[in-house]
Amino acid sequence: MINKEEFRKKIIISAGQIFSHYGFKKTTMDEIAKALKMGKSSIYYYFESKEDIFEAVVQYEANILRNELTTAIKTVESPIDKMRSYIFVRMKSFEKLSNYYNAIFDKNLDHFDFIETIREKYDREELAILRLIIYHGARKKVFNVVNSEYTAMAVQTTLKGLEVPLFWKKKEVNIESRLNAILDVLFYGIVKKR
Amino acid sequence: MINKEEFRKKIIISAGQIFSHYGFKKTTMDEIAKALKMGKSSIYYYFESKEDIFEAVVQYEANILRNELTTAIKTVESPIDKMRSYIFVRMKSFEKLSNYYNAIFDKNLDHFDFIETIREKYDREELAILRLIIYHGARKKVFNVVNSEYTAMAVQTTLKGLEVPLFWKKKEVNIESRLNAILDVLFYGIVKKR
DNA sequence: CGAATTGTCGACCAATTCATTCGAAGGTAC
DNA sequence: GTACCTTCGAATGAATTGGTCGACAATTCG
Repeated sequence: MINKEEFRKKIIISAGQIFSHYGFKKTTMDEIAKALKMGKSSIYYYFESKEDIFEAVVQYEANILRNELTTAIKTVESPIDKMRSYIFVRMKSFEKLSNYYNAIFDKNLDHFDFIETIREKYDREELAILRLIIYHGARKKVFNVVNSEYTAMAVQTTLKGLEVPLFWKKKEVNIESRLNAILDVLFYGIVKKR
Repeated sequence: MINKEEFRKKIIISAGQIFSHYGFKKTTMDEIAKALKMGKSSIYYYFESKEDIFEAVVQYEANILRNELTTAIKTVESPIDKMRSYIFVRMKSFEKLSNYYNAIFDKNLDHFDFIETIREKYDREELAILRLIIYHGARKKVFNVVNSEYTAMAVQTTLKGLEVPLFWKKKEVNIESRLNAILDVLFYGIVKKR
């Protein structure tokens, strides 16, 4: 391979697919290696450990999510659409990521504090985005809020609260329709009556 | 529990969901037990072994598939629709079952000869159904076949051949559209020109 | 050329995991 | 009380698996 970084990326993408399906614990180094048509030991030339790969994967996916989110709110106009679009993309992405959580919520929380770091940073960014959307919505008299900062925090709290019931038992109804219903409720409470 | 058989069924359904997601090997007895809110050892009161559960699950799913298939061809009229409907349901169901295969194609073929038994029986049934659909299609001058027996075998062979490429790397395009394209090709070769 | 560097791999190891066993015990019917 | 059904925690022995190490090709460099 010409470029080492490039191959690391290959590993990240490949491992990411396996992680997202089986979770951290159930994914074996052998599988990751096999998927890349390599010997297991060769992986250790590029990464220090399984956790190391996992961290890189989460980091990588977090970046992708960030991009998807910013484009999601850019491609629509109205505040309602922005909000709906943002939440939709966010929740859909979390569906994919839920298997990571699956592995994390298990026992091994000790070693995965890097997740917390990412999460905190991401939370701050999310709050800023929400605040902006809500602020513009209020300006345009579409949202009925007094303090966009507090409302943004409220919405974020709701979103985080939604993650658990939405993904912990994703059987019966599909996420999309449930999410839509929830969004309607949210907007009924937040959109200016007329 | 009042009825032991009833609880066995509960286990089968619950375990089936886990098997279909993680495959045989990656599914642990603990998970199956936890999903049923039981101690791991309690499962052994109802089943002899993990393989035993797996066998029951496959048997159970095979029955469901059989029912879905027969209703699929009953609910439409024209031979083309019957054929399309049959193949669709068949392939969609195999998508769910592909994770079982995933586990089976690994190494442990030795112990799973009961799969072969089911498969053989199922193959015979399938051939009969296909033969019937094709025969009626030929009668109605919709299909252009001389010997429905041989054509049925040809279609079945095609279907079996399709299983591998269709599920071994199910990334990019979704199954449905690919399957539709393949079906169109199949019908172009089989439907009477006019 | 020869030597240093890069990349790959098989064999091995220690720790863990997991299927399975077993005996105890809670519950219920009689 | 006893006999049965059901559940479970603890123990175990075998298998799995993350990670290491030295050997080895292949490539680069002088």
